[in-house]
Amino acid sequence: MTREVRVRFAPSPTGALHIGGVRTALYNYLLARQNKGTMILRIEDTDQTRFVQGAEDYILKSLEWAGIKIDEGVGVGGPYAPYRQSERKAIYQKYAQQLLDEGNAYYAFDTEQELDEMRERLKAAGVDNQQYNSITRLQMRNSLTLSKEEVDNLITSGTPYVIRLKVPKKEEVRLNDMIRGWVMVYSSAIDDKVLMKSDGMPTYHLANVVDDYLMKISHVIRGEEWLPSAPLHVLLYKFLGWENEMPQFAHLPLLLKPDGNGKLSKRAADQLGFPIFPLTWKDPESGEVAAGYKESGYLPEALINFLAFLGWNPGTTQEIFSMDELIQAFSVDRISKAGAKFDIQKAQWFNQHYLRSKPAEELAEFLLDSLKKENVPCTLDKAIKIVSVMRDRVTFPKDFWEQGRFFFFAPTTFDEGVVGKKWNDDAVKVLSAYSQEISKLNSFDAVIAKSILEDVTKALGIGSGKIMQALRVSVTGTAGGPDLMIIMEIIGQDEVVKRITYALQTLKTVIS
RNA sequence: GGUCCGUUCGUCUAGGGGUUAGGACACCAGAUUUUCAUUCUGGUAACACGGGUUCGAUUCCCGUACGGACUACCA
Repeated sequence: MTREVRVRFAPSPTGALHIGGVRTALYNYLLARQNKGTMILRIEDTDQTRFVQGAEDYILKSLEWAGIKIDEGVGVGGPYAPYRQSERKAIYQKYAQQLLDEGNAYYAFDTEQELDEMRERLKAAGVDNQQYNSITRLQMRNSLTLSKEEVDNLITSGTPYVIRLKVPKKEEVRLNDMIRGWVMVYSSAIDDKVLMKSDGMPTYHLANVVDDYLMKISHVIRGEEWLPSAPLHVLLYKFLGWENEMPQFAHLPLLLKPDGNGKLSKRAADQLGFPIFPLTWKDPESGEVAAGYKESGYLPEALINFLAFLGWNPGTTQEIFSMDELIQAFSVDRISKAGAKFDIQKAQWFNQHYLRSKPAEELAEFLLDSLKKENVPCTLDKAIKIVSVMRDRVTFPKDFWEQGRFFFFAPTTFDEGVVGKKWNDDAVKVLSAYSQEISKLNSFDAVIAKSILEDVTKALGIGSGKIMQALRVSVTGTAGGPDLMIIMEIIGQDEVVKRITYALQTLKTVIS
């Protein structure tokens, strides 16, 4: 039986979407598109205490920026609406009731304090696992130990209660993960998880299983952190009678910190100076602002390509993939098992690649954007010229401006290394003569600039190579950059003369 | 502690019973470039360990070590 591919990305609106979440969404999306299936966005907001204003909108915007399109779900609607779990309360209650009726779940009235005491007691007795399970539940206050009357009384009197899953004592629970193969766990290792909280909301486990079933999800692709609870979910499918409709599971390897070990965290990213969120995020509580990939100058296609390769590869030597190519090439079998350390240098390499391959007109817009912020006027024509000569030396859009300031402003300081080494009598002689010659010209461009320089150096008997660096530093203030003659052409005749003259005056004192 | 998952260059990874263990990023060197960058060429660098199975294991099996995830009325 081949069933229609329906996958979901199901984040919680508890803050900004983590970069690992973007990769999870991406893999889901790739599988959906490849199989002409459906990509669903479901918001798992069953924990009302952790709800963060604006988080849902942030998730939507992030996915949109990344080029991950949602076919169905929050923001677009669909046949299985609502797609926000907080709006599906009654549905979960119905299935919880079914589990209760069939003896697979029970009411529990234990207070937090009683739970703590139980764990303390077990710990003191040397029990390894202090969990609420087939053994300990017999000592707790629940519908298994209390009489029917007591239970009814407690409920009607408004005593808070939860509904717990009645996990069988000893049973093998198996699951065939698409990435890891068969995983087997004894039910004795699973505790009687809370299914419905005392506020009437379901926990992740119940809501997830119910929704995946009702929304006809075919593949559950999610992070490895869910692997330990997957057997519990299998148990739920079984108890609910949905074993045959159970989706296929694929638990993705985790994204790890670049240095040391452990899950990639915001803290680690902050320390190493790279973003962890797709877009800039301002925490509504603390007001703290965290940088995003977009605002840091990463192109979405570069981020996507980079992320796709963190835990997956096509098995060929091709590394550059557009979204469409990824859709073609993707396969769950080629997802690796081990966690992947996050290497921002590789991300930068992708960014550089994608940036460079854009047409000059598009790159010019980046420059113009920066200039607008600085209130520096510039024509589109000039911007195109500048980005054309700069394109091979930039990694981020902002580099055009940051490394190309001299196209707009005369240098106020001069690279000390160059001045120390190359600013000498010969250089001064050539530059004085050269600026004079240029000032006499009627027309000026790179070719003319070059031939005049050749004439001047020849006349003075000084090799042009010896003074090039001095000329460069006088015009740009820097030691490196694109072809100097073209820079001078863009800057223009008058400005070049002015800059050389200024450098000559300012740096006079260097030669003693 | 318990349960589960994992382990090939510094990093992402390919590979698979006999290979010069391949590629990419990073790094280093050379060439090109008036400079920096680009580009090109080359280089350093890996099968965690111990036992099996086998003529032969990095590859299969079992242990060990190490790492990670989970262990809430969070997801």
